[in-house]
Formats: sequence, structure tokens, C-alpha cells
Amino acid sequence: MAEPVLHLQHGKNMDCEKKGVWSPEEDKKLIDYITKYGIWNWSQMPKFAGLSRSGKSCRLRWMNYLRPDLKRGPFHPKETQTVIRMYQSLGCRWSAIAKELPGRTDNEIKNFYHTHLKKRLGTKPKGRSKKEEKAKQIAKMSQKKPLLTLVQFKI
DNA sequence: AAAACCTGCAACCGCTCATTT
DNA sequence: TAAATGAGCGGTTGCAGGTTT
Repeated sequence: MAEPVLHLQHGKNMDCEKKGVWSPEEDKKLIDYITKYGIWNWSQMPKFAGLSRSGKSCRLRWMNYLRPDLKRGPFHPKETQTVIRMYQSLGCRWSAIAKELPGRTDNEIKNFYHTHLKKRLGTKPKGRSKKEEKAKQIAKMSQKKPLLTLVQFKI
């Protein structure tokens, strides 16, 4: 693999990170850089690629939009069935569900669920989300310390 | 024609987990 | 073993474009 090249310009403040929608130029910079040097460190990569973005933002953009193996487009009925089936057994484990659907990202599946399936699937899944896990943990803790006020969540 | 409302999706934020030092 | 750091995940938000009034 080629050595990463620093594209920083002298005197230019690259610390002020840009936010919001990505421009085609930024996309191109990221694609070009990853094609050339690969993914080696998300937090360092943006400044080497000449991008005023956080590493997190670059990673998200690449994973959810720029990766060449992404399918995009509407969900096939078979994919929809898989999402429903997986959601009912795993819950909001979007990344785990995404592994069953090659070419689809966790973000895409999450959005698809919220916009298309949420109304259809009124029932609660078997699995639990992180939030629910935490709530359960808090409840467990407060059982040990009865003096603490128990906050109840209406789920 | 335009204002108000709705919908879908890209992106951000805060957190946890895994790895390294 | 603990602290620091980077990667990944899920919840949420904000905006653009479409639809309705």
C-alpha cells in the first residue's frame, strides 16, 4: 500500500470541522483517498485527505453512502421480510440485521423501519434495545438501594 | 400561487465496546 | 490494572422535496 500523503496547507486551519450535507467534491476526495491508501485511521484520515470533517463523519459517509458494495434503491419484498423476521427476533439490533442483508447498511435499515415498517409492526420485538437494557439495569440497581427513587418508564 | 404540513433520509450526538499503552 | 484512544452502534434531529389546503 502507498504511503499516506499529508495534503495540509500551511497556515490553513483544518481544525474547524464542517458539518451538514456532503458536497460532491468532498465525496470525491474521500473516495479517491480511500481508493489510494485504504482505511487506516478514521480520525487522522480527514486531514490527510484534505477534508475539514471529523473522522466520525467520514466513516459514516463512507459506510452508509460511498462504499462501492452498497445496493441502494428500494427494498425487495424478500429483504423486507428478512428485516421483519430479524427485527422480531433481535429487536433494534440494526447492525446485526444489516449483516443478513448484503449491500444494505444499518442506517438504511433503521430508516426503512422507521418510515415503512413501524406503523405496520405495532408489536414489540423479542429483543431489547440498549436503552431498555439500561433501564433494566437501573431498576436492578435501585432494588439493591431501596432509598433511591425508582423512575418508571412507560414503554 | 403560496403557505402549511408531511415524509424520507442523511447526518449528528452520545454512548458503549474493543484495543492499545 | 487503569487510562486513553479509536471504532461502531442506536437514537434522534434537521432539512429538502413532495403534497395538501
